[in-house]
Amino acid sequence: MSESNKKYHHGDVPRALMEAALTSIRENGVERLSLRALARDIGISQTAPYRHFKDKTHLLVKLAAEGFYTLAAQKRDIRITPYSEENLIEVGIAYVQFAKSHPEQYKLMFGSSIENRRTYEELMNASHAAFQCIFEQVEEGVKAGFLINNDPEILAKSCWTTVHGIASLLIDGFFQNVEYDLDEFIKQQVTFNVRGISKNPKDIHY
Amino acid sequence: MSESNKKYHHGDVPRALMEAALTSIRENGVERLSLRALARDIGISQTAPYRHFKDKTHLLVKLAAEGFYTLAAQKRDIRITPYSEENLIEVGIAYVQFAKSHPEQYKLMFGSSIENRRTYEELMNASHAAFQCIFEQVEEGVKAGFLINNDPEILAKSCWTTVHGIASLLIDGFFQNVEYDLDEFIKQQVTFNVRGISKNPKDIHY
DNA sequence: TTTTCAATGTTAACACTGTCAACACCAAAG
DNA sequence: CTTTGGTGTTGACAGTGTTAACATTGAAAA
Repeated sequence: MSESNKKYHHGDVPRALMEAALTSIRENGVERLSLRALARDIGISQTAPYRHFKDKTHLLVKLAAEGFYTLAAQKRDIRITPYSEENLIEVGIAYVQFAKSHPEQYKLMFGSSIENRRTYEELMNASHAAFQCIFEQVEEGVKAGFLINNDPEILAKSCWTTVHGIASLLIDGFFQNVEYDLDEFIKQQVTFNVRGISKNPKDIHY
Repeated sequence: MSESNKKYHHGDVPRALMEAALTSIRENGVERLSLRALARDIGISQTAPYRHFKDKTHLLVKLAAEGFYTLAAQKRDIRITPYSEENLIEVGIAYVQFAKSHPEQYKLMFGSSIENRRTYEELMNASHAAFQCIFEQVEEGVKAGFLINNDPEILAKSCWTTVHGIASLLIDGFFQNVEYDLDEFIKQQVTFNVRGISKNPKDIHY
């Protein structure tokens, strides 16, 4: 099987579509993504994608799921156990950094481009995986007595809402005209959150 | 001026469009909103809307701005000053409740249906107004020595990211399969946040 | 009162989109 | 060799946002 572009059967259409889609949303945003344009880009007919994806949404679902997995992987690079406040903060920052550097994919993962996201098992599993590593870390923190003695699920969701809130407001441009350093700002925000669920919150003086 | 429907000049096309749009997004979501369909609904030609709105986005901007103002108004119903922890929590809860009861409009206000939202002055003013009443309250809290002695802007943004995080994860269905009471959950989350920025955080035992 | 003219409305058209049905081709299994 | 299922294609349909050209109206200007 040579590298000929002209052969009838394209090499790997699904992969090519996914990659073209990724660059497309990176450059033009999720809203502008067009299946037909994608097909044109990779040199297949406008309806060929339907041999590999039931419809546009199913392609988006795949992309979003991939996003969740790379997000999870990125967070896993940080030491999770044993618990330390610094590590929890690091994970939170890593989360926001991911969103910052993949804004359009992040929008895809959370925004409403995908209707009825809950009906896509694959997607739910992926997002669960991304949530899982926050959860594990928080669970550690509770066991070790650093965090409030509460349901770890609820505490983990507190972390998640915080970083997600930061991420999406950041992406939507609500922190654009800030005069302070953005990374420092992010760190502070995450720190507030950790403080809020810590058993013995340290004093903060800036 | 009688109530005749058949007269050439429709009564108040902008208003009619806005209202039709609101019910449409409530029922079918922002993504499905169609200008042409709206026009049909209120009985004007498919291009008539362009006499009143430059394009679809400008209609969305108006709707979003309105949303920010009603959100602000709703929050203002709660006593803001003098500062008390309970009131700050109440405002946070009110915020999330607004999102909960106007999910599609909330998506419109924050999601990426509106491209380059920062270029619409009207929208920025409106969102600023909604942010303002959190800010004022937090400022009070700092002055009165209840909250961390930090830039009120940053503390207020901590509150905002929290409630926004809760709201959008809630809307996107990420808290759907929770076994605990949702309102209680929301209150806890907001409470964590307030605790995180309080000078002397109370112990929490559930 | 008559005229004028900007605001408001209309139709027709363009260039897109997602998606389906019908047909064409090719590689490998029987 | 034949069949068959996966893959690709063309053509079409219904829908979209938007513009250009034209029509109607009502109220201010003459």
